[in-house]
Amino acid sequence: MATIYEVSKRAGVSLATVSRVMNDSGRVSDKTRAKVLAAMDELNYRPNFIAQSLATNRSNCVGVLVPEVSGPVFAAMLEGIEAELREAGKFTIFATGHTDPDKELEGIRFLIGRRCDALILHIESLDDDFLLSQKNDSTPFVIINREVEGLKDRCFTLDNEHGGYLATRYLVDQGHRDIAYVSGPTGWRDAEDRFVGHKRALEEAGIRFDERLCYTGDYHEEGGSRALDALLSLDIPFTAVVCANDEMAAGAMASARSHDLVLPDDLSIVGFDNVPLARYLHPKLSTVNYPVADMGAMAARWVLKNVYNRRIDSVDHHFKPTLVERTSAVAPFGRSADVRARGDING
Amino acid sequence: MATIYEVSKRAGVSLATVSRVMNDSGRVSDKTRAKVLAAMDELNYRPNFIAQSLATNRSNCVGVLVPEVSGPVFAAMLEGIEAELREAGKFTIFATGHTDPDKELEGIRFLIGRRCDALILHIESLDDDFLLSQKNDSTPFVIINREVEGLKDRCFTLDNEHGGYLATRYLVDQGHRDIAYVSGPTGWRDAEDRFVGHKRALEEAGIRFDERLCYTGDYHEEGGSRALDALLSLDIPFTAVVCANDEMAAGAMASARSHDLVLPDDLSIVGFDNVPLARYLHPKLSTVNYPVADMGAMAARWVLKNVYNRRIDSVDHHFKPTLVERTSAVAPFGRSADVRARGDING
DNA sequence: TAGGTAAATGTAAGCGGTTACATTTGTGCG
DNA sequence: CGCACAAATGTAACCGCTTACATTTACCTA
Repeated sequence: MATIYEVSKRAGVSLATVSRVMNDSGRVSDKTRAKVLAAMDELNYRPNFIAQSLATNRSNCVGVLVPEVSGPVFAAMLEGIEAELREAGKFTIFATGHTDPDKELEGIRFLIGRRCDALILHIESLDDDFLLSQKNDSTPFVIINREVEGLKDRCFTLDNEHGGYLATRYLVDQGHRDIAYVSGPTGWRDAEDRFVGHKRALEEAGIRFDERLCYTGDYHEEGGSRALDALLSLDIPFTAVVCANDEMAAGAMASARSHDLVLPDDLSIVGFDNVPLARYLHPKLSTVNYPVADMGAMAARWVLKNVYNRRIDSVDHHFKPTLVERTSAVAPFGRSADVRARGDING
Repeated sequence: MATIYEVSKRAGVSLATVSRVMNDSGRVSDKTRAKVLAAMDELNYRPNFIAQSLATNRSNCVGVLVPEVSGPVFAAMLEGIEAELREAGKFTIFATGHTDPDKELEGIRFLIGRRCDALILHIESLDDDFLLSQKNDSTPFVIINREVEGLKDRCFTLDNEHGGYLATRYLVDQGHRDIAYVSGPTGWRDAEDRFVGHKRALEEAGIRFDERLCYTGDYHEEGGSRALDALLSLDIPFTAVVCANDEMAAGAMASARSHDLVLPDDLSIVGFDNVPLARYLHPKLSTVNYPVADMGAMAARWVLKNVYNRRIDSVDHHFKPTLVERTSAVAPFGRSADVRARGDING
């Protein structure tokens, strides 16, 4: 592959001049520019990114750490990030953390070792203190879905509490009073926030919160199945259940059916995340939308603006979930729904 | 960040010696090695990948082109590739082709421009001639899911014909005779191969192929819905349908239900791909497994072996799909299934 | 026409490594 | 003890590009 040196020889100019026309920096006369461009074309010249990176101390790579790529939400996030960065000529490298502090740490080191210019992190196990300790390190980073005190301008978060509220409020509006809840794992920030929102909606509706109707799941299908098995064995009646993510909702559906419940008439179910799968379930899952691709894209824009000094007008840090109404939740026992249900719950 | 120069100064040796201990190349006395290691440790030295790449003309990156990352099959493939490469200390960069020849070409150029040492391509729009024309270009590449004459040792393929055969054969074995087929888009190799397999299973069972019971879908949910709507409006009876991928099967299920069919009793459905979604459908979708993560990993191993000269024992190029039996297909009208169905259809 | 200034272009020193080759050091043996 | 040879280490060129600074060229004015 041709180098800048060959181009310069062919065009009869110096290396510096070739570099100038490549980067549109400095002044070059139209005549020389044309000569250089012609030479590049004839040689089918492509600049060597590696050499550029070394010379400028910029790798033009941004590293993304996700728990996994094959899950629906992270794949969407990655895609959102890649699209935004690619358009700006930047590269995306990813690593997976598998929700394990050691692997997350290793992933971060891996990306830094790769000389990424910036990092976009969706961390689940490492704690805030770790992030704060990295604040002044050389590689700038942003955080998706966690708000860290002292790092706020680098955090991109979903209002999980509001999402949890929306889900339960939606059921309340339809007339449900006995609402079970399947939460995410204890200690996970988003899981806890969603749960808090659930309780707020209950309280607002004057419904006493019943600890027994809550089950701590694992964010996976099996957790949802086990949850419903456990809840159903309690002999405490409930007409609806909100699951802290869609996968658990899918598991809950399967389990409910194996208990001969007819969905959605015998049991209303609401999920959270709005992953593609939600549309395919039967009945189609009503859920709370998590605009993860947008959040990824926004994090990428922050990097473009703050690390690569691109002109980017605005960067939003806070995202609001919205309710996606499908067919998995209906009024209990055919009772007609509260009129509020027909209003715009997201408003 | 410390450089090799600082390490050499601190250890009181030359640059070359430091490089030698880093790469375990050449001979270094135990005493100096210890000194150098200590210096590296004290300075928390990490070699600069960029500089190494420039010096060795090796980027240690492999580029992956996929149609999209957020779809279930490609996410799994990416994950399989990344895991294998990461373990070998190599980096994965990806680009998306969106099933558009221009974008695929641009993606490939992008990856080559990035100085990837090798490319793993899942191409959908670019043709064989293009690939052949690249054969002798500097960047080696492998191809997933397409067999190109003259490039066979670089191709990793699923036996789609056999998969299509398995799906239909499974239904035939259960006693179905009137089997509809929803294919993938015309002109797509895998779609056509799957279709051929379907016809072979029919022929083998002595069932006359009826063109009218075939619908050309788009590999998306809507295609499956539209397909079933169309097929049902024909007034030609059929007791089962095989869909050329799981998403269309999901769409078909939804549509069947809206026509008041009871699944699986009124209509058996078989999909293809075995994406995670298949397990969540109701009834759970019987489908054909596409071991896409394995194929990705295998392609990565080829690269490790042939490009990075790692010792890798064996590389498989041909993958066999297998039938995954769940609950979406049963004997028609309660008729008992052919005994063959209980044997090992995959054998 | 000389002199001054701005524009255009060139020179060369990095960036942080690798590696061929040269040089120094150490060891065994006559 | 001196020599030969291998082992250990050092020197410096190079990978392909950027960029500060130096130099040349072009043009304008007095």
